[in-house]
Amino acid sequence: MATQTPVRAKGRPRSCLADAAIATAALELFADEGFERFSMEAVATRAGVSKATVYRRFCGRDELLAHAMTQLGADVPKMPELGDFWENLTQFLDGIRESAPGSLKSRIMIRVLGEGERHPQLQAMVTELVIRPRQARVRLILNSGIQSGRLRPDVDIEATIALLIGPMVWLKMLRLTPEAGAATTETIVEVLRAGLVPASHS
Amino acid sequence: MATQTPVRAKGRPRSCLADAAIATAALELFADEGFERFSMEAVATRAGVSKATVYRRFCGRDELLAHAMTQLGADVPKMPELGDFWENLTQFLDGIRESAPGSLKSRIMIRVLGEGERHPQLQAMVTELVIRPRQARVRLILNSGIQSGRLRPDVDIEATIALLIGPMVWLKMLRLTPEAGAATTETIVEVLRAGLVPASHS
DNA sequence: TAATTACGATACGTTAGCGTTTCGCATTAT
DNA sequence: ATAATGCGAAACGCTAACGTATCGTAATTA
Repeated sequence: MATQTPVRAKGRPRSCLADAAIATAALELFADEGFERFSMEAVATRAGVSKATVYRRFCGRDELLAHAMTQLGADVPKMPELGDFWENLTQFLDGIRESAPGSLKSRIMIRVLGEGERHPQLQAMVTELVIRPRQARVRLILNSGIQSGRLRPDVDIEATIALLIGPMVWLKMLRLTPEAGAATTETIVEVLRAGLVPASHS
Repeated sequence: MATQTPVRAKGRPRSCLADAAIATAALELFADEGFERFSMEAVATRAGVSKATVYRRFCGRDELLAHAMTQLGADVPKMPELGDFWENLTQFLDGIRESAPGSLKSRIMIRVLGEGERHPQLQAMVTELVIRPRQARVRLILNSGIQSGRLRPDVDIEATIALLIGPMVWLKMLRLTPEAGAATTETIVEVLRAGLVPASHS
């Protein structure tokens, strides 16, 4: 190997600012406008670069979209591991519920779900990058809860995962009517923890 | 009043077959193709009628779409009222989870949610017609459960609603990976009923 | 029968977005 | 300096869909 950068192109190097601008513009555009309005031209305009700059990097919209989606998997909510089991669970779920109800990732997820039947490989990619890691993380947390005796060992894991993630997704969608999504993550975990049957029946 | 039909047009009456064909075509098209591809022309083609026939009934795509959405609220899952409280609840939730995971209403709901920020009045309409009636129905069921003593009277109603509806929506979305949505409605209700804490801690 | 309206088919001009290409200038290696 | 590549700007032709209008035929009332 002759140089530190094995293959160093001769001409003017590509602007890494343009790289970043295109990547973020692609994600935001898809979240804001949806699959249909996602086009090379729209991405270029939003990124503040020329169309030629985009086409030099990606052959077409599918390639660009796929590249943008790979940036979604980065930040899986981390596992706290210290503190009470229930606190950890609540904290993790809050991480899924995430910032504003209309966060970038949330909006992208909804778009993908809507377009899923028409573009199964896009859906598969997002499933693999976003949904699966979070499912696995919940599974880990639940298993640790069982081992530490905080959780019923005979509980149905898959059903519990649905009971934990489902409401988060649902409440995220209920940005519709603000007062309807008033239920906090804490109260949800608390209800699920104690169950629905009266204490006298236990 | 002169006649039984107060205003009887003179010429050829409008075909009620065309009415129905347009209405169903509009719903299916929106579910299949999404908001962007929803157009007067596409609806006419799918309905098997000419564009003129559609334009004679609706001024534009917004009017047509709004009319189509009003047909969604019709069949709220009925309240069984006979049988065990938990059986009723399970049955009702199965009704929400609904037939095939890709039912017409499900797909429309996802589309609306995705396009919600861009078209808030469409979202508001569907919220009013589909979501709210089901929320209210769950509320009724839960209150009846409290009155009959099957349900903890101090339970947080809003959190419980999220815990019931959320997983149904979530599992509906998990048509992605068939094995992942294996959790049945029964097991979900069972877990929620008994709670997550070990019996020894209750 | 005459008048009136609905229907299917089709054609029209307009608009918007697409992917592509070209141009002059900027930036880098040799 | 020279060659090579990236960049923004702009123009290209193409396609698809839009809303509208026209036509002959069908159905209904007066």
